[in-house]
Amino acid sequence: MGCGGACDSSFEVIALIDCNSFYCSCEQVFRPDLLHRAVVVLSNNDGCVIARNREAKAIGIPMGAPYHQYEAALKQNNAAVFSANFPLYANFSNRIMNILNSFSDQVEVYSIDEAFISLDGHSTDVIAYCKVIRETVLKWTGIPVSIGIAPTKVLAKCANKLAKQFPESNGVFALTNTSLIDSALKHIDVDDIWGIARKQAQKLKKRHIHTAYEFKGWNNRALMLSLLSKTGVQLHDELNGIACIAFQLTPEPRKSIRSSRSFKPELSHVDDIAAALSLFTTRAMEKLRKQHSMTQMITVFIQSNPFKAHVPTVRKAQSFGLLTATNDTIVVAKYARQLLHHLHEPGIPIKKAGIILDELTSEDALQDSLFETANANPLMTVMDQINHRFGRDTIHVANHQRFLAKRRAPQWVSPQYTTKWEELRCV
DNA sequence: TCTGGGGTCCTAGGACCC
DNA sequence: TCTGGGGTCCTAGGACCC
Repeated sequence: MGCGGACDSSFEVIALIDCNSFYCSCEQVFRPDLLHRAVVVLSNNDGCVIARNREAKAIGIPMGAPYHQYEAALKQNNAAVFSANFPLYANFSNRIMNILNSFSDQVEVYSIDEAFISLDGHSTDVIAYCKVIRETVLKWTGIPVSIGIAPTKVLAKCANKLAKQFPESNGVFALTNTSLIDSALKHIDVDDIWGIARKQAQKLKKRHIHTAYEFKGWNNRALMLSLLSKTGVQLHDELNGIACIAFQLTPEPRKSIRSSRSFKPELSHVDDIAAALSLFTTRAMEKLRKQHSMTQMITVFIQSNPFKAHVPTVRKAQSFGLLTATNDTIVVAKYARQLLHHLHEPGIPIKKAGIILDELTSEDALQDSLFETANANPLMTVMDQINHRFGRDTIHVANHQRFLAKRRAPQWVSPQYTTKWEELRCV
């Protein structure tokens, strides 16, 4: 548990390690020629910019920007453009998390490029310790990270932002005493607080609260609760040094699992959408079995292109509850296909479709229904084992090729330098 | 002019995160 | 011509119960 902001000496110490422009940095590791050049990474279908390095941000490329709108600017500035290579990023992420595990016995992997670690027991000189962490990660993986140190997670997020903002910090910034916290929070806008985005920031600004410091000092808790709900009050406490957001050392299984994708070009024929949906179902069920869960609620959705003017946007979804939980791709694929046929109307081009699995339960907490015996299909286990050993989709349940063949392949994927023998770097 | 009171559970949608 | 994907939590309000 944390303590009030006054007791500096007994602060719990949390560090947030955040990889700088993570996807871009991964691409640059194997391309030293790109050092000091603008780099961006694009989403599925090479549609949006989902990562930019410092140089790309300087050109003025916003997060989530449609690529086609910035293509010219990127070319003009000699930027390197990559299609997303998630196996590569996941592999780097695992390496970095492993390194962090050697520096702290309490590591919470928060996202692919972020982790909270506890520095309790390293209290002699946390800044020096974090500098060693930073240098080690950089030396062993080539990925630069920024580290924020503070008594709570929300403050650690703030410290991390400051570490990125001030080059003189050399990537490590500590907010470990009250007066420093106060002066630092004056440099942080309310919408840069973790958990406060556009809508909430608007509400605060209407009440003349513009900086994290002003929010920290706001003492109308009742209004805070009605305005920002209970999470807002938690954030306020965290800014005041009272830890409310617990460490999550072992990841909880997901409560819902989804797989979806946008199509380029759009798909009109129901068989084409069905082929795509069978791939999504396969992926979602792989994730489901990986976390040893079963699902009892299947939702399929389809959407037309919302950006097309003069054409009404179609967004439809339909769910089906199973009598018994299952982890069987074949079973779920069958229901998904039926749901799709209910939803589909001929003549409407579909831009995006997907499947959502809900009502997830643990494999070993199975509840048989009165009429059916729940069981995990042993065929699925065998299929997962074969695919793990010989590569994804070595065997699969339906013809994905129809979808993969129609889809325009991403244009600028880098090799899977670290996860495929055929694509290893030659020296 | 009048139409009880109070509780729980579920769901859709909003807001946020990376 | 071209605009990502996958999560979580919270709340208001409806449905339902006695």
